[in-house]
Amino acid sequence: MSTVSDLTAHTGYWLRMVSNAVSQDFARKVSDEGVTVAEWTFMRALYDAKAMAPSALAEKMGMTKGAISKLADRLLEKGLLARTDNPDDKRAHSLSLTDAGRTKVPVLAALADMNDAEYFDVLTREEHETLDRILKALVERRGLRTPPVD
Amino acid sequence: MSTVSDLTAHTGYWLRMVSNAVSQDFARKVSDEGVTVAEWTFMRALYDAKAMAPSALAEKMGMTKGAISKLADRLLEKGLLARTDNPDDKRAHSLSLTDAGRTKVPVLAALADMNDAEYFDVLTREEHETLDRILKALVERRGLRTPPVD
DNA sequence: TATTGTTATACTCTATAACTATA
DNA sequence: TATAGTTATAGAGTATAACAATA
Repeated sequence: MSTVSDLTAHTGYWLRMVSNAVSQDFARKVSDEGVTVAEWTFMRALYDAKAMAPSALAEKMGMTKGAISKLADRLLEKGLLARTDNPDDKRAHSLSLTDAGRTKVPVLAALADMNDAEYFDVLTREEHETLDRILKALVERRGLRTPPVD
Repeated sequence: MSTVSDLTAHTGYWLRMVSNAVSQDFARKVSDEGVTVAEWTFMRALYDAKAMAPSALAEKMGMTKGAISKLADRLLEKGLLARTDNPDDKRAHSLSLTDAGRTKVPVLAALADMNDAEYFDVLTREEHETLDRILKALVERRGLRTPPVD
C-alpha cells in the first residue's frame, strides 16, 4: 500500500472542482456584461447600502483597503461607480453606484440566478436542499464570515 | 419585493465560501513547505507517473503549455523537478521529480490529509458522506473533468 | 507545414507596506 | 500621532499568442 493518499481522497478536492467550475462559468457570463465577479460582488453590496466608505466595504467584503481602491478605480472608469468627498471629514470618501451601475445590478443578478439554476439542475430537489443545508452548517460551525470574492 | 436576489440565495455562494476557506487554509500549510497548491498538484501528478511530457501534464491538469512551463521553472529553481531531453524527438522534454521532490510528496500529502480531516470534522459522519456523494454526483452528471488547481 | 515547448504580454486577485492628507 | 484612503510593488494564476527548434 502507498503512504501517499490520492488527491481525490479529499472532500476539498471535489469541492474545489465543482466550485471552480461554477465560478468560471459565472465569470464568463458577467464578463459579457463587462465586469468581473469581484466587481459584481462589490456592486451588489453597494446596491443595498446606497453609499459606503471604502473601509466599510473592505470590512464587508473581507478585502484590504488597497484591493477596494483598485476595484473602485476600475468601476469608476467604466462609469458604474461614483466617488464623492465627505464634507465632515476631508480624509473620507463615499462610494455609490451611478445610475448606469444601479441599472446593471438586476441584469447581473439575473445572470447569477440563471447560472446557479443551470448548474445545479442535475441534482434532485432533495439533493440540492441537502447540499445547501450541509454547506450552511459548515459555514456556521466553522464560523466562516468572509464572503467569497473570486 | 425586490427584483434583485441576494448573493446568499445561491448554492454557488456557499460553495465558494467553503471551498475558498479550505483552499486558503491548505495554501498556508503547503506554503510552510515552500510550495504553492498548484505546485503540489503538479508534483502529485508526477509522483505516480514518474516522468511526463509537459504537454501530457497540461492535458492532465487542464492547464495551458505556457502555465506548465512557468510552474516547471519554479520547481526547477527549488530543486524539486528535473527537465531532461528526449533522445528520440529533440523538440520534446520529459519532466520528473528529483529525489528531493519525491521525498516532499508524502509530507505534502500528509498536510492535505490533515487539512481535509480538520476542516470537515465539524460534520457528522453521515453529513460528510452525503456531501461527498452529492459533489461526486455533480461532477459526474455535469461531466466535469478538469481537476482544481488553485 | 505541423508540432513541441518556451517566452512574452496582459489582466485579475492577493498581500504588504509606503505614502499623502487630514484629524 | 493616529486614521482614511491611495499608490506601489511583488507574487501567483489565467489566457492568448508569438516564437524557435525540430519533425
